[in-house]
Amino acid sequence: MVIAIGITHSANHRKPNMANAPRDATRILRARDVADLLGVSTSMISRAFNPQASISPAMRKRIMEAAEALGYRPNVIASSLSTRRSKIVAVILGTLENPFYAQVLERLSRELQGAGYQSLLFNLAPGQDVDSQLPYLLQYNVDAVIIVSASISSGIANDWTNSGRKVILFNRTLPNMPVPSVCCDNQQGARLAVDHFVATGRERLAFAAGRRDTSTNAERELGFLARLAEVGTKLAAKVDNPHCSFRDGYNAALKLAPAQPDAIFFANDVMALGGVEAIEKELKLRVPEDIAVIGFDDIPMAAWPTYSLTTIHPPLDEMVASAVKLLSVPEGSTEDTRIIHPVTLVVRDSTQPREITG
Amino acid sequence: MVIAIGITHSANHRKPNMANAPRDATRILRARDVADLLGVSTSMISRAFNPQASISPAMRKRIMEAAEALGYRPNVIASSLSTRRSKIVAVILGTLENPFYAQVLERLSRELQGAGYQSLLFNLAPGQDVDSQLPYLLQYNVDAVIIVSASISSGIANDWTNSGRKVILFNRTLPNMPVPSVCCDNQQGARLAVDHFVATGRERLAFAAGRRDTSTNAERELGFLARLAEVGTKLAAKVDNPHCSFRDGYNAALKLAPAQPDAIFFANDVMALGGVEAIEKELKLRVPEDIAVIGFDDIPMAAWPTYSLTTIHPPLDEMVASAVKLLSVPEGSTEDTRIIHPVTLVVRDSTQPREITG
DNA sequence: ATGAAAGCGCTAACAT
DNA sequence: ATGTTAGCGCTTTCAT
Repeated sequence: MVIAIGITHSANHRKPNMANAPRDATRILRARDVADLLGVSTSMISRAFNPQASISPAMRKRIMEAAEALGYRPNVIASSLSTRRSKIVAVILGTLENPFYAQVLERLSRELQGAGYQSLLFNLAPGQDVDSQLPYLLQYNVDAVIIVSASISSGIANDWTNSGRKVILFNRTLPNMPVPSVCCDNQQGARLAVDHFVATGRERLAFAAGRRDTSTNAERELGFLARLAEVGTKLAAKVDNPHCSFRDGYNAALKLAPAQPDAIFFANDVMALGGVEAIEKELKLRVPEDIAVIGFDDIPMAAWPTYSLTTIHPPLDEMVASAVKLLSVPEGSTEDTRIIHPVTLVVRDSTQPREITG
Repeated sequence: MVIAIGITHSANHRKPNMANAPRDATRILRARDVADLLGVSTSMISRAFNPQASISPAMRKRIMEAAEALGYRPNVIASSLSTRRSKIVAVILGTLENPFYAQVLERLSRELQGAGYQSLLFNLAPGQDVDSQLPYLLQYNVDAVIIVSASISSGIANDWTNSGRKVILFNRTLPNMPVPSVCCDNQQGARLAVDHFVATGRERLAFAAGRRDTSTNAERELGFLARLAEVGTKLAAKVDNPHCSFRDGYNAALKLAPAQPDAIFFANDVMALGGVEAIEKELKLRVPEDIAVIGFDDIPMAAWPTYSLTTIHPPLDEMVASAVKLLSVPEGSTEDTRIIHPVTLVVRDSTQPREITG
């Protein structure tokens, strides 16, 4: 229930700018309304809501109770004009088509809300780059920018940090710059995939890569190849893909087929699902009997019985928590703000060992 | 590239509040910076950016060019304090787990950006209701609230409208109140489903309903039953479901099985996919040979070959466009702001006619 | 058409 | 601990 009562301006209140006056008697309360009611100054109202401020507990209690009763809450917009902190975090992301990103956004915005922030969404149209959104962000006094699964140029990263705003990369790193970032251990995930393939009797391992220009994909590829070398196995085949989409995965499987792999590691789950589709429907082969498949992300659908996809599980909740925690790291801090979370292998049917199924 | 140069305050500028002074020489430009540079007043800068304002074309051109060159853009936050219009729209939604909602959010935020708005996300935790978010919204001076696939009490709707803010329901209606809303024609969709089942030789039609308390589901059910009656067919069975999830669909199919339906209409695609899963994996029946299936929403996965789900397609782009258009309907307008978009049937393999497959 | 000045609601330095 | 006051950056009368 909103309480928004009409209050006549007290005598000592300056004549309001009529153009700005609400056209309606029903108004949202201001600090002045509460202050007048209690016979205190507006500063006290402000202090009551600011944990650091020096104010007697009794007064704070009195104010908070009155505020609660009237339904008063400080106007974040006005407050942000003086403090330059808006309690708004810009979240930049591309498409939500990949359920993984949808999950990220959902949990991120929820966690941010828990920490007292709201998320202002900046959706990149296909082909649009993050840098282009910057001028718009600046207009909104956002406290920080969280960039999900997209990259920025280091020049921009610099400009941003200089402008006093925090930039956090989620699921990406900027290799040569100390830009705060939260990732899962992509290399480790790829290594787990190799080891699991080998342990379950696979010999001809292929890799369906994602977008070449993303750090995520580069790391997954690096880990996969490195581990292959360590265990003394050769890469059977590899294909690149422009979009990391279901269709890309589908096509990737078809392109890998001539190399006759008995196991394919896809750079993400959505591609893996497309790959399974192609393997079963178009190549007329069986998963896992003929080709074992591992994905990456552990999206909800990977667990659906139809797919039962073995995949690499990034600890999303912890990653999101890290990202939010990074928001409150003080500016000059020397601690490393490039956080990497370990991943785990989730074994499902798409990698049933040879011995059992064959 | 951000241009944020250090500008020394001109002599006539009052001593700034030191607490608010940037701790860095590199600053974001204010209207004053541009004004001083051009030797005009800040009012003129403001007017240059306001299409309605009276300003000579020459002056506007001069200012806009300078602004462009310097990278100045008006601060939305400061501006919203005077105008009470923030160019921010609150988007309230529950979980993004259902890909349909992810699609809605993506297109909605994109369309809003196109219209000069940004979306401030309010994510409802499970069990949390929209009304509870209101006090938070008020803090942000949002211009409007778009509520996606969730409902509000009519009391709150009233309070909101009275507070001078626009409320728009997306994919829901409030039956007894003229709250602006954008929906697809749920009844028509359900009718199309019945007709298609009948036309393809099905006789025992069942319905897997969604959440009882949503207008969307109520309308789909109403349409389904009404059309069944019109064509003289009886409902074979019906089950309710609490969450509209994949698992709900799975369970629904199992519960409907004893009634031996040869066709099931699911209240949405995600449930339908779960249903297909249960039918094939657990009941060991075939889709569409034994049971035909129709969903609702036309999520991307419905088109994947594994499922190839016949479904009802809501014209999402047009719905989103309608929602954004509603933002600019003037307050006192008498035009009906409850918009309903027609849907279409997308025929895929899950409803292959009996004659062909049987 | 333009400038001066007041004010949006809140915060913080300063004074008591 | 509390009140007073001067801003935050922009918009909008009001006067010219």
